[in-house]
Amino acid sequence: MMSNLISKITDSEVKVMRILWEAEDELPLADIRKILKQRSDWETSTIKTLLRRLCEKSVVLATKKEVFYYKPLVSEKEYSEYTTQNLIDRLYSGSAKNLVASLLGSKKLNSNDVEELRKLFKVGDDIDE
Amino acid sequence: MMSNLISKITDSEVKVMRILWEAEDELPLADIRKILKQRSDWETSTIKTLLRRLCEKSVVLATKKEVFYYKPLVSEKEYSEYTTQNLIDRLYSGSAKNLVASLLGSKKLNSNDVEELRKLFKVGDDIDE
DNA sequence: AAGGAGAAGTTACAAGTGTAAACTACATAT
DNA sequence: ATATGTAGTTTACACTTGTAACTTCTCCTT
Repeated sequence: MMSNLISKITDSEVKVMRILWEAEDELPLADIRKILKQRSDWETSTIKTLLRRLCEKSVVLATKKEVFYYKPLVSEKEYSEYTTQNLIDRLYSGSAKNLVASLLGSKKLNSNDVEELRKLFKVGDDIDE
Repeated sequence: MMSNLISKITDSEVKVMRILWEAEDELPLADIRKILKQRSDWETSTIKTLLRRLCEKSVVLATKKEVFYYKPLVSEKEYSEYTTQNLIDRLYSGSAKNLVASLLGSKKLNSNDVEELRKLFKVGDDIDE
């Protein structure tokens, strides 16, 4: 669910989403601006344009109080999982296993990783069986 | 190496790259056109535009013979690995282990996958140590 | 010779994206 | 009452991407 919307979040827009994801609660423009000023050199108008587009795409909700408050309608987890599945479909024939095998092949997982994951695998197995 | 170039290959362009990746040798437009006609409803001019852009980005080389022959300068493996690393950097704090852990969490790896990967892990370990 | 087909090169054009200014309205400080 | 700052709204503008037509040249066919 939400899939079609998620896919349309652009790179610049993701930077704004990160702020919203990090916050426990909805944020007013002023706060977003303050945080973003440290991570980018965007003008305020740019930030407002991005928020507007995110609202148009229905991935952020703006609620009017004394001032508008912005809240994500798509969680970081949903976004990450959707994007990852998308990569798996496009580059690994839809198989997560293929992806992991490739990570092993290209040494992006080292012995320590493997050891830790092995434990996780065990837990996964327990639940599955 | 090539990183900056790879990142700029667009979705439509990738479809053309796939043809070139599948071929063992460089291909003339006619062949590319023939294969692509079965997978898309692109006009010939569209295919030519995409090939031109790929050449401009230096990810494809066109060699003049009786007619131009096209050859990829970036392999599918390079492309997949670059794109995957990019995802890992953007969504998993640069840690492939995080990505795999997330796949486990979202049940995108099942018991069978785990079993097969466990064997691969073993091989990886043997090489590493 | 005339006409058609495909190759190469040039131009087009709408939608999306990154980035931002301009304008309007209101509140707060002087 | 006036100037300044900030929120909200509208408009801009270049670049990229998806998709394709138009033009020119050459070769092959009738």
